[in-house]
Amino acid sequence: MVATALLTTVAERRAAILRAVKAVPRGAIASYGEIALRAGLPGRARLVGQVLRDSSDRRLPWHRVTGAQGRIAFPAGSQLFREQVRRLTGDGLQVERGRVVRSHQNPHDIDRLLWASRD
DNA sequence: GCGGTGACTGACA
DNA sequence: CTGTCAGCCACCG
Repeated sequence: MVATALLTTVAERRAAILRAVKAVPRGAIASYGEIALRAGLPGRARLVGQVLRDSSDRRLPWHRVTGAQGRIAFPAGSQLFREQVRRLTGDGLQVERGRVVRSHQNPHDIDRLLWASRD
């Protein structure tokens, strides 16, 4: 039996990651590391980035995935950077200096940074 | 097998 | 705030 108890194959890991990304609701964001954690792959943040880069799924809300501090991972001004900002804005989020900021009402939540759904 | 390269991250200086 | 570094893992030459 090739299968093992945990996520072993590339396909399984990828599926788990994509699943986690799709689970992020509109108006919320999650860091690469958070997604990895949700996918059952703690510490595999870079893997998340790779999967997203390789994925061509238009349905994927990849724009809701940011750096651990709410930072957009692309070079400021780049095509993808602007694309992500546009989408996040469309989700009702506020982006300043390449970083997602909370609504003016709860400025303190910035410390938490991640508003990914939990449960 | 080895070393470089990231859509990463937390710790430090 | 910026920059460096050590972990991290899949992929590529």
